[in-house]
This record gives sequence, structure tokens and C-alpha cells, in this order.
Amino acid sequence: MLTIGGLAGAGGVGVETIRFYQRKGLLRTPTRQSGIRRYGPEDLRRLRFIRQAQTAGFTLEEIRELLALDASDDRSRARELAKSRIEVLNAKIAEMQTARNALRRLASECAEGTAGPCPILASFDV
Amino acid sequence: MLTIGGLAGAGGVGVETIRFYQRKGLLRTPTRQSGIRRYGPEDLRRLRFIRQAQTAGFTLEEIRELLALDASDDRSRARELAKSRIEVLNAKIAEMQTARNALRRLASECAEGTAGPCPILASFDV
DNA sequence: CTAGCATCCGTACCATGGTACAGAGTCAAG
DNA sequence: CTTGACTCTGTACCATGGTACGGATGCTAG
Repeated sequence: MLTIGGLAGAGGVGVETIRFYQRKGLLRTPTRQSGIRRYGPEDLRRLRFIRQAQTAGFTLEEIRELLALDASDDRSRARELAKSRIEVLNAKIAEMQTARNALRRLASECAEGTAGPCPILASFDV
Repeated sequence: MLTIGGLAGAGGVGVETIRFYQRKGLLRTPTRQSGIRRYGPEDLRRLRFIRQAQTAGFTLEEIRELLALDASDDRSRARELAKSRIEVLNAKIAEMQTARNALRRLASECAEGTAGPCPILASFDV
């Protein structure tokens, strides 16, 4: 049985992060044994689940639902969540690629010509 | 000469956004003519500059520097800023592509097999 | 000249994902 | 049995990019 500090250490997060996840309903808040709360392997599993899902780009709100699905094993809903997340990621990737390509073009134009105003700055001058 | 409401309307933002940009030092706060501040074409040009630069993914902090460069026409610094922004965008794009590809694989695995736990959820179960 | 907007100014609030801290209680080692 | 580290609780604060609101003042049309 772990204390909150042990759980945080095992999960690679800070103590305050555990408390934050508890406030958000992502982790349970165990009842106290004489003043100090104790955490078990299931809590650590959930904590690691959260960190893994975060690296896949899920928000904490989505992760909260994923954790519920994990308990109910609702595969079709899990696929739905994954698909909508993929759509969001696709849109963001496309947006960032557009911005990057525009900047690349402007940077090379700026490097080439020396006459007139800087094209990077000029491009913002509507 | 525009009032703050006119400037906001011409720039396609809310009045509060103008005041926010003033607080951040992105727009000047003109002196008052008898109680009410008046804005000219240069203010509108700066406001539009900000909105354009935002669509290229610059933060307001970076835009503040870009506006200063715009005044001094420092091309090499502008190129530097553009390059560092491109690097950041590249890193974020790569990260999101990794997340998306992992999710895609998991979603298709989940759709195929019906036995055992959902691979999407299982993937988070370290 | 007065009603009814707009503006001014300071401040508080929103989401997101945490981080920090004060003051009190608890626990284990020396 | 005291010291020091850790925990508990509530609340405030951080960045980012705004949004909202209250009370005072200004401006303009009827």
C-alpha cells in the first residue's frame, strides 16, 4: 500500500498532480486509515493509464470517459472516441502544415532578396 | 478616426480583445480627446498584422517582437523567428502524427478482433 | 435636456493542466 | 518524546488568449 507520495513517485508525477486528478474525478480518493490515505496497485494502474492516454493526445476529459469504458469494456464507444480524436488530430496537423509551409516559403524569399521590405513581415501587412 | 468599437469592428474582433492587446503591449493606448480615445489607420494595420500572424501560429509574445521588427525592418531576426517557429511546428506535427498513427492502428485492431479486451483501452493498461 | 447607447477602468472569470503554499495533523526514527 | 519528513485540506496562483461585468463618464439624437 502506497502513500500519495509513493503513488506519485511510481507514476512519475508530483503529489499535487495526483490531487489534481482526484479533483477532476480521474483517480479515486481512498478513505483514510487513521489520517493518511493509502493507494493500491489499481490506483497506480489508473495513473499510468492516464499518462499513456495523454501521450496519445487525449484531453483529461476524454480520459475520464476512457477510464469508464475501461471498466465497462465498451469497444464501440472506445472506437468512436478514437475516431473523433483522429479527426481532430488530422485537422490540427493540416492546419500546422499550412502554417509551416507558408513560413518556409516566406523565410526563403526573405533570404534570397535583399531589396524591399522583408516578405515575412510584409505578409502580415494587409 | 475610429473609436475602440469601430477599430474592433474593422479588425473583426471584440472591444475587449483590443483592450487585452493594449494590456499586452501589442497595441498602443492613444491619449484621450475629451474622455474618448481615438484610433487611426496605423492602429488598424497593427491589429490586422496581429490577426494575420496568429493564423501563422505565432504566439502573442512572438507577435509583439514581430511588430517591433516591422518597425525596425530587421530581416535576419525575422528569419530567425520564422525558423524557430518552423522547428516548433515540425516537432508538434511529428508528435501529433505519431499519436494519430498509433490510434489508427488501435482502432482498426479493435474493429477486427472481437475476442479479448479492446486494444485501444488495453494499450493504456501498462 | 434627457434618454440611451458607447466608452473607460479595474477587476474577475473562462478553459486547460497543472503548481504552490499555509496551517494543521500524522508517523517513524533516533 | 521530540524532530523532521510526509500528508491533509482549502485556496491561490501560473501561462495562454481572451470574455464579462459593474459603476462612472461621455456623446449624440430627439
